[in-house]
Amino acid sequence: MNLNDKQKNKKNKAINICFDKNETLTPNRLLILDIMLESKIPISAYDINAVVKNKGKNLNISSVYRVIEFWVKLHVIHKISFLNKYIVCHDTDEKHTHITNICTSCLSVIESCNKSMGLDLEESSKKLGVILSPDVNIEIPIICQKCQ
Amino acid sequence: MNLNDKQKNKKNKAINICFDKNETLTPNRLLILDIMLESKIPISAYDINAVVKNKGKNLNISSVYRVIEFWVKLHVIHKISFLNKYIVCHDTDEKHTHITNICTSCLSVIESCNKSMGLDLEESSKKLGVILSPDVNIEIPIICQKCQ
DNA sequence: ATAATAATGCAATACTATTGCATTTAAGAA
DNA sequence: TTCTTAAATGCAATAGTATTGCATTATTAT
Repeated sequence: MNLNDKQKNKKNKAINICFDKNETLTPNRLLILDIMLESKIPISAYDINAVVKNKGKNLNISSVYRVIEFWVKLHVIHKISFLNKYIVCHDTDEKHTHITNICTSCLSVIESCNKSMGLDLEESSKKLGVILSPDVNIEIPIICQKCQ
Repeated sequence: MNLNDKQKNKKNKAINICFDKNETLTPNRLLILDIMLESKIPISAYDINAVVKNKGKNLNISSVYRVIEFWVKLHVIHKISFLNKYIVCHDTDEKHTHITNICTSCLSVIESCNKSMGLDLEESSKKLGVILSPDVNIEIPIICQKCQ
């Protein structure tokens, strides 16, 4: 399976981030990034491992988790906690809070950022006297247009 | 440990909801509700089970999960997915989307609702062409005042 | 009292994730 | 290049979270 332009773009950005931060781009890290880019919906660590196996390679599950951890630290992928699955971040350039809308029916993902959506979490947090955790990713379970 | 007025109020509301919906209020369901009311921070199913044991009773973990499921269906408790823990809903009267702010440092919880916080998730979802999933509870990891 | 329904017990199992230590690989210095 | 060191990965055990199917018990309605 080949990556389309958008996916290639994400991949290049991820690679750049890696170099910028002087992190090592290992074959496993690239392999798992590719697998995640190929998946249109959030994917679990064990699912990733199954795909790796399909591709003729074997990884220990701990290695999969460590690679995930690596990309999460670089903000290239997010965990979707309510699904225990992971996705490639739609735009690693964006510095602000990420809001991930996940269709609970088909699991398709629409990422949005607070500014463009009329949501200002920083502002509303301030009203509460709290601040957002660093690098938060807010998950909003939705029903997408197709599934309504 | 006794419940304070606020906790008693929540308990009474939960009991009323139960009667209103013709659901059975069993000893286990009351016991676990009490335990959750006593906990100031989100608590896991296995933690609940440990407290049950401390109180001299034994429950199978599947029963704990079924009781949790029961209260979740009645909107009395929420799951905090990113912690794999559960909390009693701060106000079961509120019909709108719940927003739960959880301090990632001390796990204290501040619930807010979109209207009062200047957040309008329904509105911003509409802009995206999607609708919110029924009974959503949005989790916002924050740093509370004390922990800043 | 009896039948039907709901709740719980039980124990196996599945799924998700982490850990400590050994081994291999990669990167930088001599 | 070779040596040294640090980082990545392998391995396998283990911890934590959650569900399932079926048996038993408790409730509810007739």
